[in-house]
Amino acid sequence: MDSKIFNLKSKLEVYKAMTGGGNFGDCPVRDVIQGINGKWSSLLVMALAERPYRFGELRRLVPDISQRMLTQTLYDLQRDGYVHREVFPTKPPSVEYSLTDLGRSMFAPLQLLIQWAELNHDAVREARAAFDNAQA
Amino acid sequence: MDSKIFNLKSKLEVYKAMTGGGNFGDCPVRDVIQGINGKWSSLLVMALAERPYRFGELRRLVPDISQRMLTQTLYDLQRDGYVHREVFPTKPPSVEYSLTDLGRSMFAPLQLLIQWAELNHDAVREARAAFDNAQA
DNA sequence: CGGGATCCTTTCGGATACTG
DNA sequence: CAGTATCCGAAAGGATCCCG
Repeated sequence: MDSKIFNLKSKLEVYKAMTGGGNFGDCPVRDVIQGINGKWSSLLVMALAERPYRFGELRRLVPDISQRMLTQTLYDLQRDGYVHREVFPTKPPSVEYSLTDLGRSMFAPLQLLIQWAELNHDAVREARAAFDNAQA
Repeated sequence: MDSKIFNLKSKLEVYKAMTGGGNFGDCPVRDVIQGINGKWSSLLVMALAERPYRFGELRRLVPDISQRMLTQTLYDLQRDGYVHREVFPTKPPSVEYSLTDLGRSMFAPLQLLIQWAELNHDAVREARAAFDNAQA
C-alpha cells in the first residue's frame, strides 16, 4: 500500500483538488472518479483484486450483471489502465482479465470506502426511514 | 477518524461485502455506495466538510452545478443522513447546510480515494491515450 | 466461449420560467 | 434567497438476437 495515500491534506486542500483549482469543467480528479463511478466498476475491480478471472467466470460470479454491461465495464476499465485483458488462442477462445499495477493501487482506498459503507449502512437506512416518515 | 476503518480485511472478505454475501440484488454496501455515486454528491460533501454553507454560497462555490441538481443532491444527501438542513426565518429566508456526524465520518475514506485519483490521474490519461491510439 | 449489434426503458442532468 | 415545476436531450443500463 502506497504510504503517500495516507498523508492527509487539509479539508480546503481536498476540496480544491475536486474543483481542479478553479477548472471546474475539466477537473482531473472528478474525471478519474467518474470513471470508477459506474454501477459495476468498483465491484469488478474488487473481484479481480482477488485473482484474475475469465469472462464467463465473472458472469457467474456476478449473476445480476448483464452481459452487455460486463463487456462494456471491462472495456472501460481496460481503457483507463486498471485492467489487463489477455486472449488465449484456445478453441473456443478464452479471455482472462486481471488488474494492472494501477488497478491494484486502487484497492486500498476503495476498500476503505467499502468498509465505511458496510459500517454505516444501518445508519443510512435508519436516516432514510426517519426522513421519509417525517415527510408523511 | 474511526480507527475501525483502517482494519483491513482480506480481498475475499471485501468482495463478499460488495455482493451482500449472495444477496446481489439487494446489497447494502452497493446501496450506500450508489447513494454517493452521483456526479455532485462527493463534491458537496467535501465542500461542506470545510464549513457549513448556505444555498447561494454553494451555488457560487460550484459554478458549474445547475440549481436543479444542487437542490436535488442536497435533498438526497439530507435523506441519507449525511447533511443537516436548517432554515432561518429571516426575510428573505436563509438556509444553511452542514454535515452530520455520519456525513463527517465519510470524509476520511472519501479523501483517500480523492487523493488516489489526484495521484494517478496522469497515469489514467496516459493509459487512455495509449489505448485509443492502439485502437486506431 | 466471448463477445458485437440492436432496440428499448429508465435515469441523470441541464435550461428555463415561475414563486413565497 | 431558496427554492418548484416543467420540458427536454443525453447517457446509463437491460433484454434479446446473432456470430466466429
